Amino acid sequence: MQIGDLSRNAGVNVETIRYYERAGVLPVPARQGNGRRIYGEADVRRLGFIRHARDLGFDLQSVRTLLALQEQPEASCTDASRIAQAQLDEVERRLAQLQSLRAELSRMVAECRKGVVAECRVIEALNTSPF
Amino acid sequence: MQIGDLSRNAGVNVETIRYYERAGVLPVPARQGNGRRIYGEADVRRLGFIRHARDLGFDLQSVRTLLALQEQPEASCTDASRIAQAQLDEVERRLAQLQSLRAELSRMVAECRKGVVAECRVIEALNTSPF
DNA sequence: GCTACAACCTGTAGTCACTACAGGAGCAAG
DNA sequence: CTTGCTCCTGTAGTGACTACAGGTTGTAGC
Repeated sequence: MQIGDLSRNAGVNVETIRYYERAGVLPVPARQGNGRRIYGEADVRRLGFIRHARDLGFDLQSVRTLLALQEQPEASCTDASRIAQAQLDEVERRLAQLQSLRAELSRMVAECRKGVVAECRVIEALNTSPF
Repeated sequence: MQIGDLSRNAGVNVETIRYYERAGVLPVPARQGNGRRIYGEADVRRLGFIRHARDLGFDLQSVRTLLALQEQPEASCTDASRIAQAQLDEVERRLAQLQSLRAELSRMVAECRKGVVAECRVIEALNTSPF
């Protein structure tokens, strides 16, 4: 499998695959005689793992740790659990923040009478300290 | 007022103030004889406006537009309203996404029995396609 | 006047996770 | 043999900052 096939199979951009190699989350692959990268099924699975973790908001450092853990099936999964819990905490923090943003934004939009800027609640709200 | 005072009054990093000047969201200030920037109360208010908008998730391009609008009190505020509505849509999109992330993460964490990696639901969940 | 030391200046580079491009090589089909 | 696709490396760009290096200026204490 060359990089284009891996890209299609895993649904990940070719440039991103090369980036992941540089970033050390994908192993350096073997090369064909012409210098082209060769991949196997394991790489498709690994990319799936990476994309799923990234979609859940884990950064590449966490992905590296999770991948390393995955390769030690007999190790304790305390680390994996801790990383996931930290991510969950972060997601809940962002959720709370976004909910208050939504409240403020929808108030701003609802109160705008589409008149002139001088009376616009959107602009006025931005001029008001959030504290 | 020099840049350090503005920084303290507005609660914005000195480096960020200079960055905002380069980015064109803060006007180029007058200088003292020694080359230091001079600011006034209007700059404190403008920085407050910028920070509030940034905290609501508006990008600097939107902030530039909102600031330009703010300075034309007799213009129609349709643009301001449209920008705020777009931002509200974006916030709701991100909220929905984060809520499904939270669901998946909390399932992962809840099902982890803190045993070995081979049986870890966190790792297993990441190995499972989200589709 | 001398010596610290803080605050300021400019300009550049680093961050994160990609994305995009330039400029070139290799390969297959028509 | 030409067209067009895929691949290669290396570099630069994105957004919104943040962090430095290396220099000047201002102020306070002695």
